[in-house]
Amino acid sequence: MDVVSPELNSLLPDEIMDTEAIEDLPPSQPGGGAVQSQPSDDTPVPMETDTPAASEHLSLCSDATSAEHAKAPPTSSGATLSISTASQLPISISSTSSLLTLKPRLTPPFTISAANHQIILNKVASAQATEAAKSIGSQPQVFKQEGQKLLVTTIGKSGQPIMLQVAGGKPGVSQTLGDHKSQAPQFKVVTIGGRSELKQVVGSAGNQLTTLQGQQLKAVQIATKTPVSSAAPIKYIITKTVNSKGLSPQTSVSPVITGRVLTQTSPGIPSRTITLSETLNSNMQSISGKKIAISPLKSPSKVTVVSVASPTSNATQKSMTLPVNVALGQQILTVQQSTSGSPVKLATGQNTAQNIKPVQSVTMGGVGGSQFKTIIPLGSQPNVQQIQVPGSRFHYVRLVTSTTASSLGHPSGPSTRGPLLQLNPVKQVMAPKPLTSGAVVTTAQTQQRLIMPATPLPQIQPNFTNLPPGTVLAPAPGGGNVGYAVVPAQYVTQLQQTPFVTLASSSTFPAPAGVQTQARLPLNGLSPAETTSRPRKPCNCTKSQCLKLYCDCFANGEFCNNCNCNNCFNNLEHETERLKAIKTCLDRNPEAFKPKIGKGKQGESDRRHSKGCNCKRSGCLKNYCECYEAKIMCSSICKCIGCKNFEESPERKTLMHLADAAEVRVQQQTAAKTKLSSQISDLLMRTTPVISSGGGRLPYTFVTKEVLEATCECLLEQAKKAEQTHQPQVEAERMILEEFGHCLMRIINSAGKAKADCASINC
DNA sequence: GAGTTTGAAACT
DNA sequence: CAGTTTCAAACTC
Repeated sequence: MDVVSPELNSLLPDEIMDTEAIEDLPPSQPGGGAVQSQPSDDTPVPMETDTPAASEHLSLCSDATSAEHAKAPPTSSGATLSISTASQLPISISSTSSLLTLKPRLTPPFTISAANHQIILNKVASAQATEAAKSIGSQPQVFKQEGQKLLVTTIGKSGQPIMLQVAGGKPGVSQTLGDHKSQAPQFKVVTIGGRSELKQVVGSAGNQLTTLQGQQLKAVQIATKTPVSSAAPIKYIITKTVNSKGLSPQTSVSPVITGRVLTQTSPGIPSRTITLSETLNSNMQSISGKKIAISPLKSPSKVTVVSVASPTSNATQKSMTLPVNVALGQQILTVQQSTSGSPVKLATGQNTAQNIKPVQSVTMGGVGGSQFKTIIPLGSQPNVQQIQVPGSRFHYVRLVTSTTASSLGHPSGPSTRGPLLQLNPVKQVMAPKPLTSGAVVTTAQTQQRLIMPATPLPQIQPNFTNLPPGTVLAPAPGGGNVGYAVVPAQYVTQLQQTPFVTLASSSTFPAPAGVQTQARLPLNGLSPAETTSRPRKPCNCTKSQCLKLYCDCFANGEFCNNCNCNNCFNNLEHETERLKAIKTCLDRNPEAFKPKIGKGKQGESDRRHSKGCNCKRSGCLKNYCECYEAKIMCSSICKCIGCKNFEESPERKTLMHLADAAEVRVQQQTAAKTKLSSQISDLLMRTTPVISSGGGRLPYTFVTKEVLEATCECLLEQAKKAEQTHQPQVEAERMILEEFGHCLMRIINSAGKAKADCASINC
């Protein structure tokens, strides 16, 4: 079973699934005191469906003798890395955006296999790793995570690192993370969104193991293009980095694994492996003697940790220990799924897990470092999983009522949606938490699953980006109560202002200062900044119930808010009708909710109407025309009659000139009035003492040089206005005199007010 | 603010 | 696909 099916990656919007970053990985840099993997060749980076040609093994041991391990027989063309350490600390893998760092704190044998951009944590399958562990005087510690896959996903913009910390059980207890032949535990770190910044490859050049001794920190970056040959049951699949800022390998916190979206390694596919020796961390709360800590330290990004069971593995209770040192602004969703319905337990690092509302959020993205707090309550629909995608104004939510793990273990059943990324019934939601805080993990012991469709959704749209807000799919046949709900980000903000949200937010997790900045897709060709800076007009629908595309709110994928509509159904209270309407619209036009203004063909304007207008009487020079309204010219696909909205159109030029002139006039008048007001106020402030002392100045006393200048500017502006509008001289004079009168009135009123204020003060 | 015009959306 | 109707925004007075 794939940890994350290829369909899942393909399904995710481009904004959050940047697969190019893999290929952007430069060749590794040899030397440098850090472990380096074999520089990748020009071979395209294999994706999930690709098959590497060779394998690369990296072993991280805790002893200098691990150099022998480093000399372990590498695969035909694989590079083997070894990082050893003598400390008995949890396995910590850290990385900046450009550096995958394996902190040498691992004593038990531990294998990380990285294949196809995957770092696979394996039990030490090789004797070298065991020997290396013995050489440091510690018993081999092996994780045993059969039947589980850990998926760590951070979705966001570039530069946000993933902090992954793997802690073993009690010291002296061997744990097996997996086996090359058992398709058991798989850990996948997926960073969605942004570009991978894995550029520097630190590892042993020439397919050699490198032992790092005496170093507090080891840096390893897997060459993504190096062929390998090993199927790794346990995989740390590292995807592109979300954010590289603020993360230093020298930090005392857990190291980080950063990478990019990696593809599932098929059985038999060569893979690079890293063998780690690790010591179990007794400080970690464990279940079944297995602990996994994932710590996105100092990363503004949000990390989703998903443990997905392998269908072929035995079902065992697993535990995940999440570190409490989650940086502010981070959000972690940890979901673990076991096979065959075996329960999964999650434990917080301080045994203070709290049950929270059955809400779960997956945050994708971190635009500009801004963080989203997307824990939202959906009172009417408690089983809501929220995903906020950067660049999209929608929150994709799928509602899942958990039945049995076995049913979820067969996502390819009758459902037409195909494989799903499924989360186990036990959810763990972590809100942003300061590093110094205590327990931060809140566990919702509800039978809920976050399911992300791994395949296109033929019922609605083949792509998330096409999903309209509020989309809910009918439950898959035999799949239980499964559905989708896509909630506009705007509405999430509204929800976050509700008492319910306050309750959820006031739990263990302090809400970030800035709750949320909505990321939106370009709306009608406008940049998000443009769309956000300009408040949406309230609709006035009366007959459409705001459930047809006549309604701009509905068409833009937003709930009506502060509108003037009547009988509005475009809200959560009428979610059923709304979803039905959405489906109807999509049935009629699959791209109904896509922006109408998009990029045109090459050579044409950057922005053009996707369908073109059909104007007949407006000449495409009024806002009736969608092209003109969007401030773009009509294109060849328009079917308008008598179009005057083209580049050389004199009417258009005149119109644009007039519009510009009017805008300039407005700006000038506004500036002049503002200046006059400020000057008057300033004068009043300066003359107040005189008034207070003198006991009464006449208003003309306030006509100072500054006031005169400002008044003259206003009069000149009025004269210009009269001239531009071709007013006759008499009318122009009248306008100027009127303006002069206004100025005088302002002066007099201000003076009188100042005098009155002064008198009141004196009293 | 009421009425008219306009063109997209919806419908047939 | 074309013609018609419905609808809400844009526009005019």
